[in-house]
Amino acid sequence: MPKIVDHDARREEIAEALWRVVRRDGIRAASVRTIAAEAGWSAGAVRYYFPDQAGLLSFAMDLVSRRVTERVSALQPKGDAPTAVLRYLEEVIPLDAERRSEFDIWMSFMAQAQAESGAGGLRAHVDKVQDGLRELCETLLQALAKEGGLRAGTDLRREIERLHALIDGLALHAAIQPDRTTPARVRQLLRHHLDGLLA
Amino acid sequence: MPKIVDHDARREEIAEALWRVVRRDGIRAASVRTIAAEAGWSAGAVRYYFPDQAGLLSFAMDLVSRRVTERVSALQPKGDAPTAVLRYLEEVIPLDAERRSEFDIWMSFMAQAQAESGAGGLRAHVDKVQDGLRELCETLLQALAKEGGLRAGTDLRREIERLHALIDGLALHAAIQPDRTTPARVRQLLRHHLDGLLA
DNA sequence: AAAACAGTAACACAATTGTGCTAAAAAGGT
DNA sequence: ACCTTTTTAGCACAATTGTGTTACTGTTTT
Repeated sequence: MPKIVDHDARREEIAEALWRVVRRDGIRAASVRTIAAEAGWSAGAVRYYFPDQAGLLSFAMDLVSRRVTERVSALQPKGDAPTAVLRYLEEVIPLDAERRSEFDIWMSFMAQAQAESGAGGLRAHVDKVQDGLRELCETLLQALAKEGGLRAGTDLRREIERLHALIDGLALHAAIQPDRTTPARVRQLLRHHLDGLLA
Repeated sequence: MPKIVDHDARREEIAEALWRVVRRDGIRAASVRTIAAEAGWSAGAVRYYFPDQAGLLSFAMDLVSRRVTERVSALQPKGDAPTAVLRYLEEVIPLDAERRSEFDIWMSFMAQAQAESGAGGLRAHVDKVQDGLRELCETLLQALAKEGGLRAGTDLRREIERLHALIDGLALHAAIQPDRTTPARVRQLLRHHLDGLLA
């Protein structure tokens, strides 16, 4: 038998080249050839792993969400409840250059996924991430409810949605105006928001 | 003298054709020729009003922000302070199909603007809208502070940023998950958020 | 050593891209 | 009716696009 390559690893490598192209020149520049050049291979090689471009796009988008999920799953709860919750929330907000880059790419994919015709597969990835983020907020607030105790009369579902919207908004601001929306500022805002929920 | 055309009006018409293309097939499909076909003219005619594609993109992006600004400016304060504030906030959140479409297009533009190289002009439009939204939040909260009176010890700057992040997050959710994030739900969440700020 | 097969590169091809250029068409002032 | 200038359509051209196909290279097992 011939030379064996880890297909999944190679696919991820190509997807990361796609990320860099999207980050540098936008999704309009993400052609098979530019991606191949960025990855350091021929276009033919790229097409061996991704028969068509749509599959490549979809894989690269899914890989973003998998990477984020991995990072969140790897976190270990530490400190008191509000502090631990804060650490989780910070993880899904782009507070450094690498995660800002990741967010920009994700935004490109989201925008593309919103196109009515075609792009059917991409929409599912958006929903998946959206549900995952919502579940994260739910888990965190439930933990807060058990440990510290939320204010009496708190509508949990409502607070989940409010927190979810807040972190998505903060993520956007951190990505497009990093100078204004500094990591320290994001932490302050999140802490303040959580304090308002506690008893 | 020959036939005279309102250039600005024609440019807006073309830009709106671009919007429809972006909305239907994504920004990757926004070529001079597809836009011309969508607008019902030849590619040559389009290029008469927009010498190059970058200018068209920039104009179309700017037009989005101008339309939103116009809508917000046209609003008249009505009802008690919190209700009036709510009406303003609702206006910048995509609660109907038309505004969802508008938001999708804006997201495509934002994503493109985030590309490092080139796209210099687009970034300025993002900042302008971002500043405009922040100012709106500031104005509304200040009005609330004078009329109804916010809670004692409220950090106004912090609440401005929190509200700003919240509405941007809600706007995203309303755009990508309109079934979950209904207009009624958005109003509830905003009302609840404002209630938490009042004395 | 040889065969068998995964991996890679390269070429082909029609379609589409942005932009430069030119000629025709249209319409208001004389 | 006739200019004069704006507006529109069309062609050209090199570059790039996605994808199909084919030949080559390398490596592992027999």
